[in-house]
Amino acid sequence: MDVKTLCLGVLALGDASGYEIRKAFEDGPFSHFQEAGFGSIYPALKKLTDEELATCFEHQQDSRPDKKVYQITAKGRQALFDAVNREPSGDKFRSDMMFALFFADLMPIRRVDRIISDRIDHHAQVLQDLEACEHENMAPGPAFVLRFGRAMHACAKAYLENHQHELIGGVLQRDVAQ
Amino acid sequence: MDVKTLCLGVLALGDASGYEIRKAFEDGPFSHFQEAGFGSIYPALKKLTDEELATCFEHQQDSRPDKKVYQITAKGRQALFDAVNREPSGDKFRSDMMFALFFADLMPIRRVDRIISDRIDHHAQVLQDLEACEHENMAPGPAFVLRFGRAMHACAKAYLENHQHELIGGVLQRDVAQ
DNA sequence: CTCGCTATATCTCGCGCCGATATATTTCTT
DNA sequence: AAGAAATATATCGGCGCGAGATATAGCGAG
Repeated sequence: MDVKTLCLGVLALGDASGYEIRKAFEDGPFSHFQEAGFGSIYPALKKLTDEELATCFEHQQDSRPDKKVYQITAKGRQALFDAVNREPSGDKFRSDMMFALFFADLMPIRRVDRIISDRIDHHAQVLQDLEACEHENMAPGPAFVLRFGRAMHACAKAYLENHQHELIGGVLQRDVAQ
Repeated sequence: MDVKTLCLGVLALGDASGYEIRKAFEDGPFSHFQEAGFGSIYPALKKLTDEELATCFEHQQDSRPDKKVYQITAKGRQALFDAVNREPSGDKFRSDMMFALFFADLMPIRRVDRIISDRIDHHAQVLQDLEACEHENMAPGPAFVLRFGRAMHACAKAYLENHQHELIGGVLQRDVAQ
């Protein structure tokens, strides 16, 4: 899914500026399964207007830099429809922490412990945010996706909590053996 | 974690060719939390030898193209140590399927159903592969990471199985309402 | 027996994207 | 009153991904 399509998805929920689109990936409804930074959003928005998949209105009433609000066009909705109905590619998961923990024997035990504890806290925070997002009258799609995120973060948190001691214990044994 | 470091990680487990490094991300011990293709591995290996973090031996005994076997150096082990002891960045999860399912109301119900069923099968397959990987006498790090992968895929599979009907039902209701 | 598929093996190219950075103002916090 | 955070747009360099080129061996189906 390229960033152009991702932006189209955000715009399908309502008009938005580049900054607001960014927030949709930072905090908003897409935050737990897609991401995009300014470096990809602004060029994508440019292409989108060039291809007439979105239009741009400049609102200068703010004292801040002119706010450019983008709106999806009928052609844009069609492009989103086409993208959604293409075969989705596989999920991608990348974890630098898991790579590091694979080599846990190269780390001081205290560090292993701290990294995992920090990550548990992080999952707890995300879980709280996701629960705050949920409300009644959600469409089936967004609700399904939100609850999936909740399930996955809860699972990761539970695994780390239940197995933290095993890793610490295992590495400690190595230290004693040496 | 750049591909250079990822390659160093594979080489730390034993000497390998570019092709074998690829397999470590396709099937091997890193497959469920990192990925890298030839387009990134070969340039990374070149840089690694330039910086003397790895050395290269050419084995021409095969009838196939010369096999270049790479070996990690002491300097390379130090670089891996440094990378592992740097603060890991956050996990990244990207799912085109979840993006599509967010807009489930733009899809025929049959398609929604089929996509989810296919994904359940996929998780089952990965789960089987991961279980086959597990054996006794695993170091604590690799074991922890492998079991994490198992837990996450089992969780995703269970969620999809338990909530598939809700999404189908929800979208059906919409169709009846129209 | 041969056709094609899969596995082994290396490498390039272009496009897309990410993180860092620059810039400027307002509003909230201490 | 100072400073941090939020609002807002934009660029740039480098990394990396997917697709494809190239070549050979082995294996099973027809």
